[in-house]
Amino acid sequence: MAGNTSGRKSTIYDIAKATGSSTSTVSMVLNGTWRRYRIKEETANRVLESARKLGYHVNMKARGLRLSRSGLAGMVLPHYRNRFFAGLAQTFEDQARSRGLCPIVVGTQRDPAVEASVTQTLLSQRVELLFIAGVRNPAPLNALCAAAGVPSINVDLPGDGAPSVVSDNRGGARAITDVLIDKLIARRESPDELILLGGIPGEYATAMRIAGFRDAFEARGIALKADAVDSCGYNAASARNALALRHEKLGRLPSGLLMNSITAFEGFVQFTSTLSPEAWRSAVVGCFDWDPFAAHLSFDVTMLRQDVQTIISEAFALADHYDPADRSVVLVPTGFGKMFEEAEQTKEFDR
Amino acid sequence: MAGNTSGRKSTIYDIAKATGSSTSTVSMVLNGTWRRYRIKEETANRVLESARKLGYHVNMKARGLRLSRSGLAGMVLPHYRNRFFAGLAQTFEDQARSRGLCPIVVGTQRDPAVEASVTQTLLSQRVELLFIAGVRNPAPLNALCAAAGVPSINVDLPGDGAPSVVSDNRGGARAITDVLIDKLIARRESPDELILLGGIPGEYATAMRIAGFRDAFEARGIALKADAVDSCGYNAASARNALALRHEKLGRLPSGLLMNSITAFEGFVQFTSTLSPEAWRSAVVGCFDWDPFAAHLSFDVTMLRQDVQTIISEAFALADHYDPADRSVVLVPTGFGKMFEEAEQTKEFDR
DNA sequence: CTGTTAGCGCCTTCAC
DNA sequence: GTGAAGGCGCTAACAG
Repeated sequence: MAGNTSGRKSTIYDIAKATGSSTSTVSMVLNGTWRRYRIKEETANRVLESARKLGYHVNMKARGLRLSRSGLAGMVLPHYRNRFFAGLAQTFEDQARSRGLCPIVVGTQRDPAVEASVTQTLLSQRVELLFIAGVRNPAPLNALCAAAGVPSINVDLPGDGAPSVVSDNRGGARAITDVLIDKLIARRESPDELILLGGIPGEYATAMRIAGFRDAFEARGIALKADAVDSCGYNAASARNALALRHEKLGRLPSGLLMNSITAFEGFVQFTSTLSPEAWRSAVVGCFDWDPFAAHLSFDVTMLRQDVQTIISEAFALADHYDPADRSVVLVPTGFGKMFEEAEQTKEFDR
Repeated sequence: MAGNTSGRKSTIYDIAKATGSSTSTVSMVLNGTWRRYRIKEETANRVLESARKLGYHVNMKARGLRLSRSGLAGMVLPHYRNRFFAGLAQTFEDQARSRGLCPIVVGTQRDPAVEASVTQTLLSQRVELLFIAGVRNPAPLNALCAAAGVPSINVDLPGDGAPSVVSDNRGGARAITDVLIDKLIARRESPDELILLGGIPGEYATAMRIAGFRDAFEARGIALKADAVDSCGYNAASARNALALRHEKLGRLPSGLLMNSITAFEGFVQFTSTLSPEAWRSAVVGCFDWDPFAAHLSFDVTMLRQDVQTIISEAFALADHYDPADRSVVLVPTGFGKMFEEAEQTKEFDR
């Protein structure tokens, strides 16, 4: 097997000794800048060959120390449990790699203490930029980065300590509400029975989505019922309970439902699975976010999908022209169903 | 706001100058080892205060260079799109952090070229250990790590270049097949109509699962039909097509199905959603892997769940007592349904 | 109790 | 064309 047997990693000194050249020659060759220094091709080849044989890898710690560039790009996000965050992570990795950076993404479980300590760690590793995704109050993290002179960008949830790029929740809500209202009308059902379920009062995404929901009704001059919006929380259990209450009061499922998150939608599925198929197949359902299983349920379900590609591109663009004083918020449009599916391609071996 | 205004990160020299002490004093204080060196508490406080004011963070690059310890733990995995890999990533991060390491996990999309280059990058960053998950042929990656003197552990898919920890696919298949056969018998249906759908002939996990599937039948003395096992591939489309063929030939759905992956199960859901509920509600279904939506579908579905906690713990244990010559394979038992759910807890704000 | 110093591995400038 | 030398920020002896 190739490689040194000593267990110690090989350095440019080892290569220099092995090839009888000097460390600077080795360095130049390994960096591809040797042509500029008119180093003999033969020498270069000898060095390259030796490096391969010794199983040499640049020590980014040393290079980074010297060049004060770590080659690391960081991203913190709550978790990988839904397609949106999984897609963000994936896209971030791809784009970071294509820029020659090593992506390093960390899940924080939405724990502010973890968020802070992870940020510190990433800063210690000297990441060259940091994307902060899905953090409710990113300001302290932005401050940390600012103090270290590292560009930080807020993603998905805006903050006032750095520029942000977020999905156009309001526009998306407006669009999906329009679709659902049209469907209800086509079925000769009353649009004002449509309810928006899930989310947290006062929370940014919820507020935006409620606004978009209202926009759609206002544009048609339809009055919203008092209980049309129920911000019962994001998680499955709360949505399930809220739905059970509605079901009991109404004696049946509402004819139209817009679920405020994939987890709320989970609660919806959990509840309806206790009902008979006839009882729920007729409901018109919409959901913020997308999931492959949910998309194929036997409902008439419309799913809003976020454009992770554009979100990440915009974030990198912001980082490129980083201005510490910039507080702009970039809005990225959403789409329906299978849009933005490129990233979902599966290989033959994927399971 | 705290922090230097120069944009340059502050160093221990800055602190030393600011506090009128020497770099070693600062270093000791910052490392918490100052008590041992009997440094005056007052001095220590002065240093700490100054560090805070200057927005100082250790430069792990420099410390790593000096100590030849990077504080980085690496993991490569195919993607985050299913709960198993997402759970592996999450658990890895948690355990790495609790060991004082900075987790750095990278998705490779199952592309061998990406796998290799990512490994090189991680090695360059001087990760202290590398977990290689879901890689079909980890041998080259193991070789790379070995050459660099970095412990590597294969996870999920074993390899002969390093120790491995994998789920007990055969035992799990045996157990879930038993459950399904019992259910069929309880419904007075013939167990030999149970089929195993999905996977790739010759691939490790598929082979193990087929063996377990056979074990269950053999133990009961039931003969397996010739077409009981259909390794039609892992992805949703192939499973959907294979199922459509069966459906056409049989004139109905098979009474029992064991899907070889969550993606194959996706194909199953896609196909059955085109059928009437009566046509599929009676089927007895099983699946390797778990998903929150799939778990609440209106099927009688039994899902096998992998124990990511134990898998990662075992992998760390292997890394702790790393022996380059070790080629052992640790088998981790699987469980059903909601087992191992601790990691799935969602917070109020989770969406 | 605290300061001085010698590298960790690499890159770059400047002589030769 | 190539070698020597300095220094990136930090730590651990070793002197005081």
